[in-house]
Order: sequence, then C-alpha cells, then structure tokens
Amino acid sequence: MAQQILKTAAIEKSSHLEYFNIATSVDCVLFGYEQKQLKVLVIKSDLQEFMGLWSLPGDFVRVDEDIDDASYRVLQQRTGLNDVYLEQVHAFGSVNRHPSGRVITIAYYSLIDITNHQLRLTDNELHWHPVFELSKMAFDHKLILDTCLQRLQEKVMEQPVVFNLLPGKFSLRELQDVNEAILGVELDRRNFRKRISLKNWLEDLNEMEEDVPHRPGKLYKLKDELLRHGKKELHEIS
Amino acid sequence: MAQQILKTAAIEKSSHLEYFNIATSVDCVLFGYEQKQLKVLVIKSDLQEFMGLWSLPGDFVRVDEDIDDASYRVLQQRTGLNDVYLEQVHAFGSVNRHPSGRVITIAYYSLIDITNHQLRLTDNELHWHPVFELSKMAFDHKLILDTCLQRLQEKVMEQPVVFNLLPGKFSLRELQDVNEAILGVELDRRNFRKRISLKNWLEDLNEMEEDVPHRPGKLYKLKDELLRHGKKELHEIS
DNA sequence: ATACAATATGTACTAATAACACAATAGCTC
DNA sequence: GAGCTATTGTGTTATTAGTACATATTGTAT
Repeated sequence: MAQQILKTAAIEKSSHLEYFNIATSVDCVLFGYEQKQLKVLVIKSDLQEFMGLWSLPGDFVRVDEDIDDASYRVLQQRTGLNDVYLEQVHAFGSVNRHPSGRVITIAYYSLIDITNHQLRLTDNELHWHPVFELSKMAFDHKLILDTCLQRLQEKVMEQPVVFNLLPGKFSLRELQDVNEAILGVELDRRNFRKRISLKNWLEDLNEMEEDVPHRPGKLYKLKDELLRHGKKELHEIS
Repeated sequence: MAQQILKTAAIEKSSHLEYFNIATSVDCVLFGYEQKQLKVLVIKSDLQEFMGLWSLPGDFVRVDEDIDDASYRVLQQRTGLNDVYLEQVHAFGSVNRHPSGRVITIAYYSLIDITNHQLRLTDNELHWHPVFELSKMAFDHKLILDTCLQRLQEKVMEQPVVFNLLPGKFSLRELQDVNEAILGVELDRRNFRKRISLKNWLEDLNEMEEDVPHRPGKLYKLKDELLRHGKKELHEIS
C-alpha cells in the first residue's frame, strides 16, 4: 500500500522542468466569402523549408495569455477584427509537424465578412485564397484547413454561424449561395427556403434588393439575439 | 512594400526560445459503466493545493511523443488497455489553470468495459466514481469532464461508440440501460429498439440471457466491422 | 411589347420520431 | 404445479422533417 507523498505545486514544477520544452501555438482558419467562393486567409510561409507555400496565420501562445486570447490576437493582427465568432476545433501535435522544434498547435476557425472589413495588409503575401484551390500548404496546414472546413460544413445548416460571412442585409439567394459555396453542392431553392424558414433565424426587413438586373428579392437580417460575436458562445440554437 | 526575410527553422527556433516555456499535458476522461451508472476513472490529487479532491488521470506530453500517443500512454498506465477508442475533445489553456506553472492540457475521452478489465491499481486512490456525483474536482477537471460528457452524449445515439462500455454479448435492455445512464433520461423501449434496429449495428447471436429472474432476452453483439479499437477512426457511420 | 432572368410559392411522397398497450415467457413462491 | 412477478417482444397511429418537382410573377433590358 504505497503511501501517497503530497507535493506542493512549486516542488512539482521544479521536478518537471524538462517538460517545459514544447512550444504551443494557435493557427487560425479565417474563412471569407467573395465572388460566390469560400476563401481562406493565407500567408506565404517565411520559412526556407516551406518556401513558396501558403500557411495559415498563427502565432506562439505567450506565457501569460489564454489560448483563446492568443487566437483573438492573431485574428486582430491580421484582420483588425475582434468581435467575431471564433471556435476552437482541434489540437495538432505530431512530433515532427514543425521544423523549428516541438510545437503543438491549436486550431481555430472564424467567419469574416470580407467585403465590409479591410485586411491589415502588412505585406502583399497575405491574401484570400479559394479554399478548394489549395492542395499543398506549409506544415500540416492543409490537414488543419480540412479539419476546420469539415467542422464548418457540419455546422452550417444546423446553427446560425454563416451569417458572419455576409453583410447585415442579404437576400435568400445570397444566403443560399454561401451555403452552397461551403458545402460544395447545389441546393434546391424551395427546400432551402423551407428549411431556413423552419429555423426561424431571420427577420424580414421589408426592403428589396436594388440594382440587380432582374426581379429583386426581399432582404433579411439575422435576428439580433442570434448574433455571435466576441467570445460569447451560443449553444445549440435551433 | 516590406521585403520578406526568409528564415531557416533553426534560426527561428533560437529567436523564439522564450516561447518554449509552456508545458503541455493530456488528461483522459475514461468512462466506464457499472451497476447502471456511468462512471469515470479519477485519482486523488497529489498536489497540496488540491488536497482531498479528485482529478483526472493525465500526464505531461514528452518532447518526442505525439499528443495522441501520450493519451494512449496514460490510458495504458491506468487501465492496462491499449486497444480502445480514444477521442480528442478540446484543449484547455487558461493561464492559471495549473498552479505549478503554465500548463495547457488536451482532453481525450474513452469508453472502457469495466467488468472485463482489471485496473492497474497502483494505489487505492484510483477508482471509478459515478459521473453525476462529482461536483468539485482539482484544477479545471470538472469543466473538462463536463465537456467530454457532452461530447459523448452527442455521439451516443448517432455512432456506435457505446459498445466499448459493454461486454461482447449483451441484451437490448443492457444497451438501453447504458444509453439511459449516459443521457440521464429514460427512453421508450419500443422506440429505442426501433432506432437501434434501423442503425443496423447489431448481429443476433441466437443466444439467450441466463440466470435472470424473469423472461430472458436475446443476446446481440456489435458487428465486427464496426468495432473501434486502437487508433483506427471510423467516420460517420449510420 | 417582348424576351429575359431571377423571385416566390405549394403539393405529394418518403423517412424519422413520439406516444402508446398487450401477449408471451422464465423464475420464484407457496 | 398454480399462480405471481418481472421483464421480453412486438405494431399502429399521428406528427414532424426531408426530398423531389413546376408554374406564375416581377422587374430590367432591348
């Protein structure tokens, strides 16, 4: 019957110093929507090992910073935004995933209304790239992107997340286009509208599209109480 | 137009040494089922700060070890098992979650057939505790437990995971009991059986329960091709 | 005025879910 | 072994969600 030896945290830390040898980073999959395409914000890798390849924006987690805060910091740095929905998806921790040493990364995704927010283009190597036109990326970033995309696809018809990709006012056609761009399939218009109206997410603005070369559609907005911004988490809304 | 400076990984590592100051751990929520209750394997905290509180089994990730391997190592250490389904759920990284220093932890859950596998009881402070009778735990382990429980509840009726909690042969009543223990609700027997038969997960063994003080039920097993073990991942089985 | 392009809308079929009741069987007791 | 008890096994109806599919309407452009 082994007698349990109680340790203080301070003693424990000194006995485990060798484990403080792994860095932690966050990587952000920032999705946008433009010209009927789902896009993701990527940046040219600055490592010689990955020269010419795109990578996801990310950074090391600081010792005095929560991991969620680190991802908001990356988001803010790259887009100037700090009030959008950001969701943790998965941690990636293969031993050799990063050539600089042992780095475990935690992946987040977010949805950005490209057209209404200017990027902080610190250099022209940062840009919005069509998601389905990226095959090879630096590090394991293709895997990270695919994992986040899959999560987004699972959520898109179930929870009101996709509205972050759109301006405040939109037509049902625009909403359907976004959904199709994310899912990579075509949807039946009548069934789509029925599903959306069943969800009861939208408020009819009694306004019409303008300057379209055809019969204009009605404009809607997401109900205020369903807006997700900042760190607020809304769970399981139907 | 800032000129991009290419760095080698080696140069980058030396310039970021201050970030290699955060430890990474894994914590495992090992669920079991016994006496119609959902249980979780817990261990008395060995830190003075949390004296008397239960904590989840976990360990630091080693520098030369994948994070998934670390969770399998913890599982093996505590239960002697290495061929069960283990799923990553979430990373927890508040600055002050661990009194020994900055430790980010990655949570996994797994399902164990308690009755058929002896624990490696290195000391008697390790035991199976009813999940719904834990209110306060060491560190943020209550939050981790709740997060993993929620994930399990979401999956249990959709994917064939729960069979890992049961022996190889079981009756439909036993299966229903497990589901009820996980979800914390009562289910209608006829509807439950219909749903299960629709899933087509089970194989009728043409055997009967024995030594029950009532009409015996038929015994079933999970179809071989649906067994999840080791690191194999089966996705989206209906 | 006509052609065009897209909007708006409804019905019939199928699948899944939820509520609900009764006959059959094995062990146990007396 | 008669009767009691506990639990198995099974089916119908009503409701809701999902899928496939066609026609009339409205505004712009020529």
